[in-house]
Amino acid sequence: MKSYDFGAVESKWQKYWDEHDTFKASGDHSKKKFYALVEFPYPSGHGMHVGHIKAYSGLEVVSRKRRLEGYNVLFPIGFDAYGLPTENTAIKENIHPRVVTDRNIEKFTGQLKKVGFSFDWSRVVDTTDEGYYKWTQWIFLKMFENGLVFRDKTLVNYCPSCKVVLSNEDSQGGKCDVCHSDIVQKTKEVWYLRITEYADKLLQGLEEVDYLPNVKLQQQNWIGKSTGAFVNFRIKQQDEELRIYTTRPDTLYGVTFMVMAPEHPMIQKYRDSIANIAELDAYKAECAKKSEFERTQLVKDKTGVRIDGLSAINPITGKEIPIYISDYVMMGYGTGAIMAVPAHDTRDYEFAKKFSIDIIEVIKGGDISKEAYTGDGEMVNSGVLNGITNKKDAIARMLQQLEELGCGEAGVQYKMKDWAFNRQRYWGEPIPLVHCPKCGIVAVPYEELPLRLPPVENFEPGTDGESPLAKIDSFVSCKCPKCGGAAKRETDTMPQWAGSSWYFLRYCDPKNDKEFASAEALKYWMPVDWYNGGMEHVTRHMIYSRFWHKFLYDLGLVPTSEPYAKRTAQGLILGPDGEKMSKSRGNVIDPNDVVKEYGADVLRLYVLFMGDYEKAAPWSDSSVKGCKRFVDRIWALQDKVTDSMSYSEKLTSSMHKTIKKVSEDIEAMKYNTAIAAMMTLLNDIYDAGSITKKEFRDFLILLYPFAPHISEELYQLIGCEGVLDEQEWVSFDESLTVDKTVEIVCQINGKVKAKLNIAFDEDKESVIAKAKADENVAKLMEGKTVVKEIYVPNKLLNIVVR
RNA sequence: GCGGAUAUGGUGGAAUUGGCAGACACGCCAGAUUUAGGUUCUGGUGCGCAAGCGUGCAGGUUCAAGUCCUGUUAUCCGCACCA
Repeated sequence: MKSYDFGAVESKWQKYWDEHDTFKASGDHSKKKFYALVEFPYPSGHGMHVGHIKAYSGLEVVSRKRRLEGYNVLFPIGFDAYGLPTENTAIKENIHPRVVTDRNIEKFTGQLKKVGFSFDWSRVVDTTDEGYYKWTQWIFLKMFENGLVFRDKTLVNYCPSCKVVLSNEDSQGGKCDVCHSDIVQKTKEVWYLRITEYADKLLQGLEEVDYLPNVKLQQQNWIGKSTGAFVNFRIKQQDEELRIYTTRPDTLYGVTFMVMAPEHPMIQKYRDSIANIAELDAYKAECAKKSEFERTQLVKDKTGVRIDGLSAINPITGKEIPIYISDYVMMGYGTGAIMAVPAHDTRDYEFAKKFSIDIIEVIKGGDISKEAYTGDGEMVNSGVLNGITNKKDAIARMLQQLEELGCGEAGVQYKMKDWAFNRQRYWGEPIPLVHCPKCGIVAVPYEELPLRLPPVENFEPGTDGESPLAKIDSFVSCKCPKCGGAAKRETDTMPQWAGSSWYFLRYCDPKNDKEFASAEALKYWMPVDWYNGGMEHVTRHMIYSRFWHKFLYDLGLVPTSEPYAKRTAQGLILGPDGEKMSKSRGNVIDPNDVVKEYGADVLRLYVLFMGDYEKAAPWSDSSVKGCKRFVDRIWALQDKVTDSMSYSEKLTSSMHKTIKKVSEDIEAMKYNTAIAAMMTLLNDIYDAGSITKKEFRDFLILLYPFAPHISEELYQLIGCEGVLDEQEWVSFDESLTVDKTVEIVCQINGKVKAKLNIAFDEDKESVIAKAKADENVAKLMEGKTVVKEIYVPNKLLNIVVR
């Protein structure tokens, strides 16, 4: 036996799979299907990361198993290739982003193939391909047609370094997601997708899908539904009402002031009757200068200005109350104004303390001289609510009161905001809209799609955050599709999230040039049976894509209301130092090095063996060697094979146990214990000294999803027929997974005192007799009374004595 | 601040209807093979000389607790002035 030449064996089988289209999903739609989806990578210039390997290896194992179980498996891959890093490389190296993208895709493809993933390479999608983004634009136009696209002038998150407008999601913590510079607020005309219209559907849809609990929870928090009430407060000096949203209408008797966001339109409307308007304007200007980051850092220190000239009347008590402006109230949530109840809200409490405003207790239970009391309790100082002892009843009673008085009603609010859907960048899908001086915003006709990106010399954005496309006159100037007059094209492009919002649909029918995918293909393949990816995409990408999918569903263009039936997430691979891998720390592991040194099978085994698939785990070079040893020991088994085509007596129960364990663990994503079980079996085989051909064959089938190259090679070497991918997954016999005799534990008062060998399922009396015959046990029972005898079949006997 | 998760040998981690804590692997120790190193093979390896003690910490329930209950600490993740 020669030592294992993994390099030669792995390229041999990779070539075989390529030439035989082994993993091509079948067009035969009568077979049962399985659609496994992994998040397609952004093809960066750095090549693949070990994190990609772990992310794909999970469903890779499941996909290979499913094929052996007789499923028609769709396990596709593609490239989410629009985006800033590519454009930045293009600017830096002065090459076209198309060239950079093609170069990176080629690199990724080579690397993915070297790991031997069983992707269907005939269905690769590239979001920057004309044949693909034509349909991204098409879906966008459908949204436009259905009123889900709108333009609005608002404060946006602007990154001065990247010179782009960012969504809230891309600027979390006041930092740019791409370059980590501080974000500033800027007024701009931007395009929005009305995702909030789908907030409730997105929330309710979660009830019908099988996502990890924390995935669901994060999406729920993101959507952020809250129930409460809208209440209208009359303005004393004007014929006007100030509308507010509150989740605590039960505390209405405790309102001692109101707060508006500095940008609230009412201030502009009545500026002439506000005595201190200059002061308010100054405060507003100061707030606009603060970055999101500063705003959140200064939480404790409340600022604000009282409006001199406007005051409100509490509709329930009739009392006059002052109105302030403060930046702790946001224009973007609720109505941009609140009723403040300092006794029972910590923020209002801080504000009231600072501005010496009255604090009126309406719920008993706390000490409002020290802090706000936000708990439950008996209502006091609250008119009709007095005596009610819990929040729920108090709210119900107050809602009734508000309706009777006609000054408010129950209402619902969402934290989720509409999706800012444009970037001032070159490398993205052009937004297919035209600005016509006569007709306004006009859609590019469907038959003119794709609206191609024009060739450009300079990809740098303009200094004021204008798209590079704005400088291309031949692109900008056009005729209005409606009136034929001179018009200008929209020059912004779509954000990177656009292409990934529907790619799973394109995989079903990737070459179709008549539709984004045929109804027939969609009906067969959708929904995705199992989607795996990173936790970082759970709120943005997943909510966006669910939104697009639900929209298409409402148009009758996709067969299911939810795109993903099941969603799981892998844990990060940390550097050997236990820190997150990053170039600056110098703790990055390159998967190519591992493939070169140990082979693809070892890499695949290790990323799955290193720990719980869903948890983060640090990389360990020496543990990789453990997997290498495992592979080499399997290779050495070829010298221990006997001709028998049945199981040997020695290994029968080991075989059945392992088949059961591996089969079940794969389904539960417990890849680490599945591999451990195969290692245990291998140790048993070494103990037994030999392995039958039948046993070896079945072992190789179990190993195949994890380490397909060596499995195929050995399968051939021991003279089995065909190739592994055409075999059936192995089954087990439950009754053969148990041993004939088992060792059980004998406890006295809960402490282990002896071990007994008994027959499987031996009866209680017989076991107790055996236990009492044990020297040690007999000694300990001498002169004691037996209180209780507890027997857990085949596990344990506990004798309680006194 | 709110929400969620996690805590087990020298290390990564096993163990879910409560039933032998430490599977499997790494590392380490000893031996064999080898000119040596590496590889490979065999045996050992939670702590403690011991009685015993051991799953972040303090209690509790139980014949029996890593697992259930109460409290507490630390770390990580998500959201964050959301009214």
